[in-house]
Amino acid sequence: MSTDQPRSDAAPAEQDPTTWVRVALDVPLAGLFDYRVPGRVEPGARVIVPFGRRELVGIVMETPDVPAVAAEQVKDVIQVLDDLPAFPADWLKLAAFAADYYQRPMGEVMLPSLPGPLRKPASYQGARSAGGPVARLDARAAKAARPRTSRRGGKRREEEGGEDMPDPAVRSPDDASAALAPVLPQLNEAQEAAVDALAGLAGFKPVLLHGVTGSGKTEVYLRAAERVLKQGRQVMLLVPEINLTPQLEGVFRRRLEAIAGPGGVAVLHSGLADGERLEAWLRAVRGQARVLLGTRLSLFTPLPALGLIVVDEEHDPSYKQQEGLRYSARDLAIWRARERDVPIVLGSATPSLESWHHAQNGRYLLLSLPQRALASAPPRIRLLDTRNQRLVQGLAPQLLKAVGERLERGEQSLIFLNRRGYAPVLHCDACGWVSGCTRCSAYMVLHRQASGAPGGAARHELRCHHCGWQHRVPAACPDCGNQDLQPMGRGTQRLEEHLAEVFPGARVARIDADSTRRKGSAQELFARVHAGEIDILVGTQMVAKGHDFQNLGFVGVLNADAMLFSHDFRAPERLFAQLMQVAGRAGRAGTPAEVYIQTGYPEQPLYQALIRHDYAGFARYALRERESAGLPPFAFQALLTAEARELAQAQEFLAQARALPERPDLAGGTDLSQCADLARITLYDPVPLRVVRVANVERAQLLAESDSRPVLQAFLRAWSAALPRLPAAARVRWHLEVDPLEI
DNA sequence: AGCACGCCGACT
DNA sequence: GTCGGCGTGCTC
Repeated sequence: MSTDQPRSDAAPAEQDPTTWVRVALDVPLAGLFDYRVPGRVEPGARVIVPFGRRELVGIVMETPDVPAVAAEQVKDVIQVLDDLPAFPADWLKLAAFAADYYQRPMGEVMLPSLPGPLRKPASYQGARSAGGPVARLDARAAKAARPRTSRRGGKRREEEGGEDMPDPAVRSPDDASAALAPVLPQLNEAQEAAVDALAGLAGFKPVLLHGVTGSGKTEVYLRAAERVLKQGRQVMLLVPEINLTPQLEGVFRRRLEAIAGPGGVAVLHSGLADGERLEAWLRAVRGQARVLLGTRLSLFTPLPALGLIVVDEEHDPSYKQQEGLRYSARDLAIWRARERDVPIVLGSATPSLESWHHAQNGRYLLLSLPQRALASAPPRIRLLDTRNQRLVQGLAPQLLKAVGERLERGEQSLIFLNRRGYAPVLHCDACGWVSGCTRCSAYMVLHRQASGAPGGAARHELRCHHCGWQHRVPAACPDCGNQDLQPMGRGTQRLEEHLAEVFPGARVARIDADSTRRKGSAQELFARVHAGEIDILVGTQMVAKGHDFQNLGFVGVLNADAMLFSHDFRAPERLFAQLMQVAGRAGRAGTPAEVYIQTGYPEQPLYQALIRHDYAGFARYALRERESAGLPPFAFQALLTAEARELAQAQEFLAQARALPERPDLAGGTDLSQCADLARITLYDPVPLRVVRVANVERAQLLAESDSRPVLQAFLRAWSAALPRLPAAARVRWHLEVDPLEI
């Protein structure tokens, strides 16, 4: 973290009893801010400081001898927060690395990673603050622990049931059984080998655990975690989306609380209320929780005794944060493991090509689980060539026939369609009008309203998936007055409707972002599927994650080709992963299931690899393509995106950013050639985004690339420092994303 | 990012 | 006559 040189005319420190502190604040301004404080304050301590007309919580990074600005500009710290010990040095180092790597100020990394109450001055101010949120929580916990001696029976029982302090571990119905030694599942040979290999690791080593769906990766994580817990150390276990994987959470709690004790597993995700999040975070930070299970935001939790990191489904794009600090929790987890000198396990059935590449060239240790742990056969995958057949409502006859057969046999079917709504667009046959969004350069999607009676005359509306705008379906074409407007294409709602018509006796359900909007409704729907109350399930990618369906005999995939020819070079990788995952939902315990994929391009290598269940083959082919095209992991990228009311303003900013290496005068004489090897940097032409306008904001972007990560990093440091000084910068909002996933 | 200041259009 | 639009300037 670079700061300005101290001013030589500042007062000599030895004559002044005050200490200067250099503080990181959550503001989008490069650098740190100096304050005055009586007495000593350690780096890592939190303080409340005045900033402009407001007050902010900040973190002390340094205690310089002399302030970086004139002493009279320096204000006094309002309060030193001592409810927690100062953050440890390794945590500050992690934040410093992330700030430098992703080109954001330190404060923007550290403060948003803390539970809300710890970064709000208001939670420490006022008569009712009672010494801050930590003190309040501790006081309540102490009170909850005491009543056994101080209160009478009846009253006490009620208190315990009413639980002031959320503690899911104590609440767990499995609490009693957790005390008993669980019967461990038998490992197969490959699992045994993987567990042994992990047990043999000492110190930092990234391990890629490649295991097909159902091969028992979870059991390998558990064994490795148990080992580390028995050494008295902590385990950090990252998962993509915890809300969708309650099964996984249950398994981890049961197994690991047997060793870590009740309350020894803390769970963190963005769905928690402030208090719950603070409580779980505190337990982990204090070492009371020995296992931290959570989503990407858990990565930044200080852990005093970290002994192992596991990143499950490491290929999942949700490890990448898409706003604010655009970090990859998986990549930072690897850095953190190296810094703490502990092993890290990356698990996936379809690893990211980056991780696979590292495993192939030996930087990561590759462990494979080639077979399903349970004796069931993998699903049989077939391609349905749609080129020379008549589709009815987008469905091939063989697919419908397969669903019908499963229905007769009492087995469930899943139809996967990654497009929600009723139809992607409404269209006028007479004049060619289509339902465009007035605020976005995108179509408005036809949706059946939630209130629409099932089976009856459902009401529809138009919704923009980009800006959220919605309005009624026009009674007639706005351009020509034609009253017969037609839905074009189909989404999950229309598919659900059609399947219910074709199979009148079948119980059809739909799982997508619309049908699961209400809290807990996803759980409910999944439970109904598990209970056998559903015959045909229609779903988007939501159904692909985590849930195993025991009685699922058939999976049909529609519209996969849309992703095959996407503009994004990572689309095939994501498609392969998604299709493997969807196929893996089927027939995990019983008879071999069948998977039909409708495609107009059955000869595509991606599909050919898929029917062979051949991830390695797909990866080999995909990596060859990446290498010949000079794409990641053979190149390193950063993406500069600009937004403005007019596209031209965004383009102008990007044009100036692109010209900066040859035109140091544009940003007041920043000579980038001094900072980086410009010959190894490629700046591409600025291009409008595929959906240019969203909510009346127009966007364009510029790709920066290098064959060397350090060269790119050096360039980005100088470039991002100069960008705010470009003449066009005042008229746009912009952000720089390092290692972008989507281009 | 906030938050304030500052200078021009449609409304109680 | 004011409320309020968003340009632009600053924050140790």
